[in-house]
This record gives sequence, structure tokens and C-alpha cells, in this order.
Amino acid sequence: MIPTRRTTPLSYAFYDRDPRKVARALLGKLLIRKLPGKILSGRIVETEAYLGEDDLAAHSAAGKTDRNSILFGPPGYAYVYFIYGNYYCLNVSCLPDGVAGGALFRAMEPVAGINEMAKARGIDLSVAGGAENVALLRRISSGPGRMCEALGVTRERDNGKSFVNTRSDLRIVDDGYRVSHVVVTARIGITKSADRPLRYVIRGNPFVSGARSAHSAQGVID
DNA sequence: GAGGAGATCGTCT
DNA sequence: GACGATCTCCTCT
Repeated sequence: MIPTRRTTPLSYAFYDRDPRKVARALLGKLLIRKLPGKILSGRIVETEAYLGEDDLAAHSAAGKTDRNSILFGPPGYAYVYFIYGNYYCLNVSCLPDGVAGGALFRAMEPVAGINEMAKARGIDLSVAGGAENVALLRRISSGPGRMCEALGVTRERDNGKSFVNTRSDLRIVDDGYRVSHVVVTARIGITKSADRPLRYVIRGNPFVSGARSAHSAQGVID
């Protein structure tokens, strides 16, 4: 599924709105990491919306700190945080400067630079049927921590980076791919405000994360 | 295939 | 000092 169509970078205005709309609209877009001499990319298949100060599960719920200040800044910037001593998670800020909100990238389908991303994850695609083995490909970027590891995203390197600036090495583009059905479920891995339907996944896509809980979670088709 | 628990450390109180 | 927007390994069925 190499993108051959013309791609359009998402604009500042795309992110300058309700995180629920942004999270929903991000599905099907291409997340691109430009590295010297190569490009890594994947199609976004799963996101979550975090609404700001009135959403107890959001990092911004307790107010602005050094850590979460990006969420309170202008839209279209990367908010990267370190979690559980091992993993990074990547968000994009939403809503106007001064209003907290963001969308978390939870899973993507590998599109380009697959071998590099697999290598970064410590996955060997040279085994029998590796490149066509969906179970193996899932392990590359089906989960927030996995995505970041595959794309080499770290807080030191990417926190506060613009998704809109044409010189940024972290971009999101629309290649014309259209999502037919979106399933909306409760968010994963949180305890506060855990029942709010703010997780968005492409229905039937094998690359979404949380397969265990996803089977039992009640989803609403949007 | 499903479920449980440990690893690991930055951030906040 | 406690907790956490996770992942992987291990065990059980």
C-alpha cells in the first residue's frame, strides 16, 4: 500500500478545532517521519481524543505544567511524554492557543520504510513470510509505545515539534484515502473518565491496538 | 487465544 | 513516595 496519489499536508486549521473532530478526521491520514535518505510512514488507524481541563483522563486536567504545556499551546504541535519507565506516546495539540486539548495516536498501518521500522522495534521480517505476515507487521506499530519506537519518536527529539511546518521532519498528510466506517469506543488504559466514547478506530482494520479489549468493547459505528 | 503480572522511571504531590 | 494515555513474557485453558 505505497502512496502513489498526490498528498496534501494538513493545515493549521485542521487541528484548530475540537479534539474529537481532529481524532476522527486523523483516521486514514499518513503519518510521516523524514530521516536522512529515507522516509518512514504509516496510515493512522486508531486515535483517542483528550479534551482538556474538564477531561479527568487528560494530562491537562490538573492544569498547565512544564510537562504538558504543549497541550495548552497553539494547535498542530507534537506533545510527547514518557510513560511506565519504558515508552513514549505521541499526541498532537488541538484547539486555539491557551485552550488545552489533544489527540493521541494509538496505532498505524505500516506503509513505507517498513524494514527500518521493524528493525527499530527489534522485529525480524526476514523470517518466512515476514513482509506479508500481518501478525508480525502488527507488532511494528499497533500501540502508542510501539508507534513511537518504530518512528524513533522521543520527548527529547520531538516534543513541541510542528506537524504543520513544511520543514518539520514529522508530518501528517492526506493522500486521498477515504475511511468508510469508524468505530467509536471507550478509551484504553485509563481509569478516570474511562467510559467516555473518545477512541476512534477504522472498522475491521487489523492494525488497531488492544485486540483483547477491543473484542469485548462495545463500539458504535459512526 | 486469553488473562495476569512485572518491568521501569519521569512527573506530580 | 505513588502513580501511570504500555508492552511483553509467562501461564493456563
